[in-house]
Amino acid sequence: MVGFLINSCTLLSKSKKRSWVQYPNLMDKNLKRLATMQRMQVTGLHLFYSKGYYNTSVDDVLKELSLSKGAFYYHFESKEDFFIQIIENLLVRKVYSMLIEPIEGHEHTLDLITGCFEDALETAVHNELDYGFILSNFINEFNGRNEKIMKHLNNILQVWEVNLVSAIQRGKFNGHIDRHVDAEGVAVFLMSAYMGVRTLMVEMTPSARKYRFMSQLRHYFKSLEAKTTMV
Amino acid sequence: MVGFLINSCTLLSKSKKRSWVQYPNLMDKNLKRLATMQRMQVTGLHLFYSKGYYNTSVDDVLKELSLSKGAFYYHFESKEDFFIQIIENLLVRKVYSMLIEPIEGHEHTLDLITGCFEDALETAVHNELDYGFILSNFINEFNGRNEKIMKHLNNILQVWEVNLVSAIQRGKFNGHIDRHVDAEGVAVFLMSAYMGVRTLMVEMTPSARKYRFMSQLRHYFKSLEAKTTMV
DNA sequence: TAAAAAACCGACCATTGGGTCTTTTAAGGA
DNA sequence: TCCTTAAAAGACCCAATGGTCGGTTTTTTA
Repeated sequence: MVGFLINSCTLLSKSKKRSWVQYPNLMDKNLKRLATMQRMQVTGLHLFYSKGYYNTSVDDVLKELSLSKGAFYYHFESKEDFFIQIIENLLVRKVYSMLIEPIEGHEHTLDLITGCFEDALETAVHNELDYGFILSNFINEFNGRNEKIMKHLNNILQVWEVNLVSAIQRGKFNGHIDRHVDAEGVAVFLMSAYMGVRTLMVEMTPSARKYRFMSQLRHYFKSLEAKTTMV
Repeated sequence: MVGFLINSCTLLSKSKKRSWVQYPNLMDKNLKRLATMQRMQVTGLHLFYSKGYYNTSVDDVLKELSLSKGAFYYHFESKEDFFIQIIENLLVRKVYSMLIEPIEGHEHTLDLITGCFEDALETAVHNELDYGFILSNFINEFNGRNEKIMKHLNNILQVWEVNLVSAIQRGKFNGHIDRHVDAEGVAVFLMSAYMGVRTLMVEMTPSARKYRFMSQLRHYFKSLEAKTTMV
């Protein structure tokens, strides 16, 4: 939370081309402004995720925060603009910290990915109200309906894909993964499997499905390991 | 088309507890009634799939058919009822004929599934306007928003799962699949992968992704085959 | 062929939702 | 203290939507 604000402030001061550091009160003002926007975005993301974008009205968000239309349209141009900012400010980071950053290490790649999926799915299992993989939910909702938003969502997908591919290539380089393995193919397969299982898990017995899924994933990973295993 | 009508007639005559065969005109009546309902449902499914349920109004469906509100609410109780009938009459059959029936044979199970996925994905690739796996789209849209509809959708999922499991067990029995393989696990993994790749394919380069996915699927399947392969 | 039933029409209603606009409040700065 | 301006309030607008209802047309039945 604090991290977000600091980060955003930095961005803003850059775009305004003068540093607020010189003006003591400007900081407070920006902080207040950003805090309000942040609150709206956090609530917005939560509601959009749980009820869907088209099924959530701006008033729904406002009601939750006891704010008015005026406040909303003072800070955001439109509902669409609001959502795009949510994507850029919150969704990107969420996906990054959950699925990308954890596999950036230099240890055994397949173990990293396994651990990453394990954690991500465990979070979903324990989340009382789980509505599936947030990114794929939105992709489903906007596909063919809003080109602009789809672009933003696909950017996230691409970043994920690129990182998976390079992680796998790293594994091949390190000798943990068989050098004949098609990194792009594995990445697509992994993304598919993850997105799919998250949808499957929204239903009953998510933890059983998680267990079965993970065990098959490990099985699949074994078949990707370098044959001449040392260590 | 004809198949649907005949089938529906059978169901109706059962529920009304008297056979229309004795009353020559009753058949025509039911046929007309059912034909109209069928037209509405087919159009409805198409629109709901492409624009989403909540984002498609009843009027949208009616406009397409030049029918009126009166006609609609004469045949269906509500929009929700309409959709449930669409699920039961069209969606169930669609999933069945695409994903279940093709793997019911007695040949090499993994080949059957491979071919089935291959065909299903190929259809998606060639479909100019593809919006993803229809079943998982609806699951995403209704999850946490409409318990009643979710039940119907999950029924379909379950049928799919059961059939996959028994197909795999058949494969184990026939000696094509390693007897240590966890059939339930494989089923969950396959369903996940399929649902996920369909979402991934809604974006650019669906055919490349299909190719990569299928090749990894084959790779995975190889690791499930019985070690003592004869033939 | 006339009555009855089925199928359908379309005006109407209440509510909602995105967005606008004018007005009020509150917090610096001089 | 006065003035400016950011922030927020909330009444209002208008199109869309699910659903109702009284009436009209078409088909079936007797």
